[in-house]
Amino acid sequence: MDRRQQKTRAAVLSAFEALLAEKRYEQITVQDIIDRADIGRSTFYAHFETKDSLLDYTCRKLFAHVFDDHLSSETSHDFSGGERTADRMLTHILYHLRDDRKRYTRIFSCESADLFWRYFQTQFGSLIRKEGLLEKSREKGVPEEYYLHFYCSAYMESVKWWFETGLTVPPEDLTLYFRRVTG
Amino acid sequence: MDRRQQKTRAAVLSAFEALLAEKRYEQITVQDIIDRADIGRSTFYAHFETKDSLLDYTCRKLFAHVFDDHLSSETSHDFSGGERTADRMLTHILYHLRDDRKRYTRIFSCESADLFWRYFQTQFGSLIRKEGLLEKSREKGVPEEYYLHFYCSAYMESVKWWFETGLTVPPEDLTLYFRRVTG
DNA sequence: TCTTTATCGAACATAGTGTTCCATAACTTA
DNA sequence: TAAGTTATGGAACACTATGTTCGATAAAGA
Repeated sequence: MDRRQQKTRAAVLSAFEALLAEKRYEQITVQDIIDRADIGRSTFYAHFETKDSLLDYTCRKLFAHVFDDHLSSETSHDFSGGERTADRMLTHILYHLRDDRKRYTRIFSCESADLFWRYFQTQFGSLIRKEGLLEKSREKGVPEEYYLHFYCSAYMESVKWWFETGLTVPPEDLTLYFRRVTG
Repeated sequence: MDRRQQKTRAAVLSAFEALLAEKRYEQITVQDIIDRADIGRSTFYAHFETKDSLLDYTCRKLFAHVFDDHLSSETSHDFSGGERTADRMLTHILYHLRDDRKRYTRIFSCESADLFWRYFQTQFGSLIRKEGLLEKSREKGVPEEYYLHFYCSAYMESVKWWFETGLTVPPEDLTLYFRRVTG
C-alpha cells in the first residue's frame, strides 16, 4: 500500500476520533474532518464513500479492538469454566473500555452507532451460548430469542449506565451487579 | 383558537403520522409533510419551529396517550396490590401499543425518538417506586439507580423485541416473560 | 362591516453532501 | 536515476434540505 494512502487514512481516522471526543457524530461535518486531517475534500472521498462509511469502519475497528484483541487472548475462548471465567472476561472488557473512555463515550451515545451495539450483540450471543445460558432460558420459561435479546441488552445498558455515572463504579462491581440482576 | 390554525395543525400531524408509518423519521423531509398536508412552507414553520419540534410534540402526545389516558383510568394509580396489579397495567400498555402498532413501530425505531423512551423511563420510575421494587434492589445487592435503569430498559427492550418479532406473542405472555427474567 | 391574522407562494440565504477535473507532487519499479 | 503510475490538492459544481422573509390574499372573529 502506498505510503501516502496510509498517512491519509491514519490522519482521517485520528482526526475523526479526536472530533468524536469533542462532539457528537451528527454534528461533525466532512469539512471538520478534512480540516483537522489537513487533506483535500476529494482525497477524503477517495478513501471513504460517505461519512457513514467512516463511522462504520471506526465502529468495526473499535469492536475488533474490544473483542478480538483483548478477549481471545485472555481466556483463549474457553468458557467451560462457567460464570467465573465469563465474569473475568466481562470485567476485562470493562477495564478496556475504561482505559479508552474518551473513544467509547461518544460511540456509545452516538445515535448512528447502534452498529457498534449490533456487533456487540452478535458476539455476546455466541458468548451466551458457550456459557450454556440458553438452557437457562428454558429454566426461566421464556423463549430463547427473548432471553438472548434481554441478556445482551442488559449488559449493554449496564455499560451505558456505567458511562453515564462517569465510570465511578469499579469494573468488578459492575460485573457483579449485572450477575445479580440477571442471575 | 382560529379554525384555520386548528385545521392546519391537524393536517400536519396526520400527514406526519401517515409518513411515519411509511418511512423512518430521518428520511421524511419538510417537503414531504407540507405536500401531504397540502399547506405552504411558511405555514408549517408558523406552527413548528423545526422538524424536530414536530417529532418532539408527536412523542409527547403519544406518550400521554399511553400513560395518562389508558393507565390512570385502568388502575387509578393504585399499585398497592403489588405485582398482580402492576402486571395488569403493563399488559394494558401492550394492548394499547398493539392496537396502534402502525403509529408506534416507527417511533420505536426512530433514532431521534429516545425522547419517547426518556418519558417512558421517567414514568416507569415512579411506577417502580410504587411497586416497592427499590427495596428489591437492596435484596439483590445493587444500587437503586442501577436497578431502576436496568428494570426500565428491560421493559423497553422487551417491547422493542416484541415489535421486532411482529407482535406475535400475546401481551399477557410478554408481561410474563418480563416478570420471569427480572423477578 | 371592519379589523385582525393565518395562509400562500415564491424567492432567498445558508449549509452540508458528494462529484468532477486536472495540474502537481509523491511514490514505485525497473 | 529515469519513466511511469497513482494519490493528492483545490476549486468549481450540482444537488438536497433547512429555515426565513415578505407582500398579496382570503378567511376568521368582533
